[in-house]
Amino acid sequence: MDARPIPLPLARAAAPERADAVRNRALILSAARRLLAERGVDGLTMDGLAAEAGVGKGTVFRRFGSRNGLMLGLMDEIEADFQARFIGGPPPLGPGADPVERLVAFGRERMALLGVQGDLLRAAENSPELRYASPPRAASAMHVQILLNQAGYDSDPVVLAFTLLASLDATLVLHENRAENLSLERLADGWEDIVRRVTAPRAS
Amino acid sequence: MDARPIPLPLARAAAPERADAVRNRALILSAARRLLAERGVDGLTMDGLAAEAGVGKGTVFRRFGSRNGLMLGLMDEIEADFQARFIGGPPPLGPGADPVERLVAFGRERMALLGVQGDLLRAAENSPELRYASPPRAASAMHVQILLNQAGYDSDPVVLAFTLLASLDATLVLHENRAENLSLERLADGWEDIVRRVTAPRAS
DNA sequence: AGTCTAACCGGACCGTAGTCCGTTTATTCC
DNA sequence: GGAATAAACGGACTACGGTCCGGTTAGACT
Repeated sequence: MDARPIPLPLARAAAPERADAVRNRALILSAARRLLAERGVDGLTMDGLAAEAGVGKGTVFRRFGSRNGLMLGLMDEIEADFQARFIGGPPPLGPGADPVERLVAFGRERMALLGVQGDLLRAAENSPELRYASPPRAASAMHVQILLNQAGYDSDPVVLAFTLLASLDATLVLHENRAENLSLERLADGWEDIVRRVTAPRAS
Repeated sequence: MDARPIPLPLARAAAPERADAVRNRALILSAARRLLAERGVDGLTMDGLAAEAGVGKGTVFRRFGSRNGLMLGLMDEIEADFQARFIGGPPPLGPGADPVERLVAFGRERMALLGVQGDLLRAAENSPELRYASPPRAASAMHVQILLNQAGYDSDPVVLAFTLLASLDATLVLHENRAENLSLERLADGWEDIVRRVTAPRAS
């Protein structure tokens, strides 16, 4: 099988950007963080952002493509940190622990992250198109698939990984938590239960 | 108190509507179906719809609340049919079969439905708010919870039902199917595998 | 039938996401 | 340093979802 290392997203590398482009990206991101802090996710408009950053609206769209793209840009740091933790951090999230324990930890940590950064993560997930196509998501999917394999799950890790990740969607978790009044602890316990059952040796 | 009925789909109950309101609702729905057929989901704009139906834009919004509400209205018939089948139709989807078999059939049938009506169902799911609040979804969640209970699942049926339903989201399934090239059969097999594992008697 | 009232209607209006294209500027090559 | 060029810039413009409110009409009551 393909044991190649995970195709690290984060790929900021390649494309040589002009100095002004780099500067404006930074200006826009910091302006966005400022606006988010003081006006909330819904209070962030692309016009307002352009004004706050002191650039033209076209520049904002050139750099980030869309409002969702911007949100993904804002999440980049958060996701990169999370990714670093499950790829190379300390166990049980990082390598060294039993794969099932790592899966359990993965879900628990994700829930905890959603508890803190949920609104932003949800805002970044809203576009149906970009939702499943983002590099952090691909990395998570790959990670979960690998752990499932290591745990001896022998049916269809690709499909199961999608299902498991779907239960960690920011939109879903926030709905369960806020509208259905399910605590994050309960959701995390549910995750653990599912993971253990699914990876348990077959009875038959 | 404003007791005005927010036009929730399926709410066919109480509220006596004026004859003109009823007529316009029908006009709008049929115009919407016409436009969907000839221009696709994205080609359906609220202005265009109002024009096609021969009513004012305000009327469209008064009747359906939002673009998503309209989509839910369009789906109403489809969902009601599906619901009737899993509540009272022939087994294995309907009552009479083993609960696990019914769960398996539920997922398979849903996948099949998505294969046919996927675009419309996805359009109706797009609003983060309405997404999980719609009556058809609540009915599905309840149904799955009950079946899980009957199958002897003793941990947390509420949470597990959310997870399982999440894997049947139109947006997710269409992505898996189209962007990831996973056939609906494979997804359905994955569903079956997960359901069987999760409801299997505990090993320990 | 006539009157009254609440509900309904319609389209002008608003805010926002996203596009377009003429202008400006960083970078490269002499 | 200066010219050439490709990229970046910016703000006017468009399209769409959603709101608002003055005018209209269905239905009830007499």
